[in-house]
Amino acid sequence: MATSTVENYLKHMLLLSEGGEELVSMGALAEALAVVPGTVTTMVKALADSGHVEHRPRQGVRLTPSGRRVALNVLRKHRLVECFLVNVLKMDWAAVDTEAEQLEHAISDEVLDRLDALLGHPETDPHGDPIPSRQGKLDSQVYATLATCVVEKPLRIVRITDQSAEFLLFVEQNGLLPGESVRVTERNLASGLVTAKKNAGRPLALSLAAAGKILIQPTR
Amino acid sequence: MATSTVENYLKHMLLLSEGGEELVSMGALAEALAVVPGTVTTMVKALADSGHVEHRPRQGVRLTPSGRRVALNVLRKHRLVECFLVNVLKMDWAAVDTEAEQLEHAISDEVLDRLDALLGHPETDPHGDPIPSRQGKLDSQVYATLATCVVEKPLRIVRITDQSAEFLLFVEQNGLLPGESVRVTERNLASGLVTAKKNAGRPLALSLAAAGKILIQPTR
DNA sequence: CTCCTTACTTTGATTAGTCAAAATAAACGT
DNA sequence: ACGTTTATTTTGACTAATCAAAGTAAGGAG
Repeated sequence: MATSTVENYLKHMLLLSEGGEELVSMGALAEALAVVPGTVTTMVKALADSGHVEHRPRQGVRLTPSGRRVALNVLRKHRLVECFLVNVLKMDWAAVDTEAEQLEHAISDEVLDRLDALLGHPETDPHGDPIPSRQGKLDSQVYATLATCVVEKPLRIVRITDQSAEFLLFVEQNGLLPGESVRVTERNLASGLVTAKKNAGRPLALSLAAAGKILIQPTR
Repeated sequence: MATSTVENYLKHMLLLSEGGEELVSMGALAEALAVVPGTVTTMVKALADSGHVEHRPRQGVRLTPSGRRVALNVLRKHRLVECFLVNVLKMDWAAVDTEAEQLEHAISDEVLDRLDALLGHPETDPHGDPIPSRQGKLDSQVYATLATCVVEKPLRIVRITDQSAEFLLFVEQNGLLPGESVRVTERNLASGLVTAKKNAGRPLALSLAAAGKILIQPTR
């Protein structure tokens, strides 16, 4: 059995390569895991020995099929637990990421399956993040964001890619939850400001950086 | 925050002293935790330094109020999680102890409270073990067992004190679950055999050791 | 009272995961 | 091509938790 440290390394590698097959840099991994780079080098070499990753010294690291399998299972646990916490226990969606961080390493595959059934096999978690299937399929569709979409076209919010409590709180308080309809009324590259408007609401200004974390789909 | 190893040491000390205030022996603790005695001595000294236990060298160890508080909280998590797994996820009651062993260290007090509410504030887990209250009250009533009760009087089973999957499976297959009514028809100290009978059932023979793990209450 | 058994403690070593800081390699600008 | 910056790797040390095995204390049995 992989320790929860190992599970975390693999999970973050998966998140940092988001579907693509590119190498993940040691620095990015260190940042994500909140450890110093030297620690990552050491761990990655151990992970390479156990066959979970392929290490290209001084270039980066990539999951092997076996590492990817473990990572997807952890991610599935994380996101299904988030669903459970929000939908069943009615917890605040801004708090559940931290909780799921712990629980993802403690729940068995048996419990996972039953949780999945209880929740009705959801496809995304409360933030819109896709849940890997039991067979390890992960929806890797690339969405536009409020920072990149066409102006004045009707949109539906599908996903929030920043799990920090502050950002999620901001999103919630301005009604930008997944499923909501909006349109971008203005985008000014020079000032770095995006203005969005809900159907019958007042305009809301947000930075390009913030807008880029809100994934959308054109409403057809 | 206490590590999950520390939580386990404290939890097992609580279980081994079962309500009473007696010293727990190093050997018993080592046995319960599946580590060698030397390891226990080392850990107990560390636990004493952090104020969770009082260590009497060569005699034993006892929880301080602070250690007891932590232990009760862990036990509450363990037993509420068992309730959840059996009542909500419909898991096999013989399997949930192992699962809860992991989860008890991963769930936050916030999740604990919501789980408690979801389950309707149960007083015992599926094996009949009492659940400590949020304030740290633990029902320490002493019950008779099938090995000690009076013969031919009607009884109700209240609790099974052996959480091993084999024993629980045996109990389940013979309908000796908490809540069921039985009576002891015969007890033979010489052969070490107890014969029990459910209302409308055939007599069932079990050893004194097994009978002693089934706690009962006279039906008034 | 002495010996023996048994439980407990000590000592030295090991593993997983980490950090600080020094060493190295690659990339980059001039 | 040269020196500088930046990312990565190495080295040595540390903490938590563990074991094996040697040492020690306490409580009987005779």
